Amino acid sequence: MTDSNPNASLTAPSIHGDALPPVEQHAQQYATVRNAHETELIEDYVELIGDLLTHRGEARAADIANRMAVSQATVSKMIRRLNELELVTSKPYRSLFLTEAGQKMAETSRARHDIVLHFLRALGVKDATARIDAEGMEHHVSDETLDIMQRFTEQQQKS
Amino acid sequence: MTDSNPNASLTAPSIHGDALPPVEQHAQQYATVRNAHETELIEDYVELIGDLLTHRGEARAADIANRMAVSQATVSKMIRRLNELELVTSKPYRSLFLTEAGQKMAETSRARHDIVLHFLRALGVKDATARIDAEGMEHHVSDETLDIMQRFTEQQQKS
DNA sequence: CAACATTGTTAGCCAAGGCTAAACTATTTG
DNA sequence: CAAATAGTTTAGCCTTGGCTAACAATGTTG
Ligand SMILES: [Mn+2]
Ligand SMILES: [Mn+2]
Ligand SMILES: [Mn+2]
Ligand SMILES: [Mn+2]
Repeated sequence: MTDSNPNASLTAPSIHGDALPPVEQHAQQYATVRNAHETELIEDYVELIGDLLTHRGEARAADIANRMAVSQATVSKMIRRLNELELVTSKPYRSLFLTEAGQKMAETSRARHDIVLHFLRALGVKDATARIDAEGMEHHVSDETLDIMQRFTEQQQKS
Repeated sequence: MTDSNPNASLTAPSIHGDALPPVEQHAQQYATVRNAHETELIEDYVELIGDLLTHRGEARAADIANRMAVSQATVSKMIRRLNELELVTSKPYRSLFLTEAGQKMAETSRARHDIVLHFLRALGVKDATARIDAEGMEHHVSDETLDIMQRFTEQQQKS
């Protein structure tokens, strides 16, 4: 280990900005992000399929491809994966449907997404920007922060 | 195109929550996220190397591996890439250094990271949670939102 | 200074998430 | 109902970002 004094950051005063966090904590930050990246795309697909079913009555691969701006081949491959994960059911050339697990994930993701989006709007971010930011941020917001965002939004609406 | 009426969301009233955004806008959301994912790891590496240089005087591959909780082989491969991108200079078995471009990226990333972190703390999020959330969120926050976050934090500090 | 410990590199593997091209199925329409 | 159009799948390719195992270089210490 090169980093011979892992807690130097806690003791060494410095002319620079914030000190480095302890190694273990720092590692946890990156590990959590890597973890989020593993599930993020899946959540977006499931959430979108749920939205299409709710608002359109069916979820076709072509819609997903259009809405994600991705090729149909990419969607087709992903659907196979969602199938293996038992999040969706699909018959060839037919609309997709969500399994129980898929519906649960869709609801959770949608709720989280909405809290982040409404929070950003409450903060004063323009709608188009808020939507773009929320699409990425949603996967990196802890439950603790989510709670605070929700309370902030409610507070804002009362005034 | 299956989605025969792409703007239905603007007109169709619904018992459900928020309607689907128009296809083009929706596609833009996902595309922006995919874009952020391409640069995010690189930014984290460059930012960390800058921090190690600032706070430790040198940036060794082993430190990076420890702080990112990743194998040394992974770091070694990434350094080759950073080299090709002319963000760092490196001699085998010696500390890394940032090029001009690398320093610029490190500063920008660090500033952005700090704004998000300080904003989360100002919101009332616990430090450890704020650090984890900021590590992921920072890559998905627009300049517009960043400005608003910064002003919010300053406001908070005055009271 | 030889041995050992630490650090860095390389080779080879894998999964995820993109792409294009080609083939196949379903639907619409002349 | 045949042909054209739209939608779906498959095959094969690529890059990114992980990993382990083996080896090489450097640094430390008895
Ligand atoms: Mn989402
Ligand atoms: Mn998303
Ligand atoms: Mn960062
Ligand atoms: Mn980060």
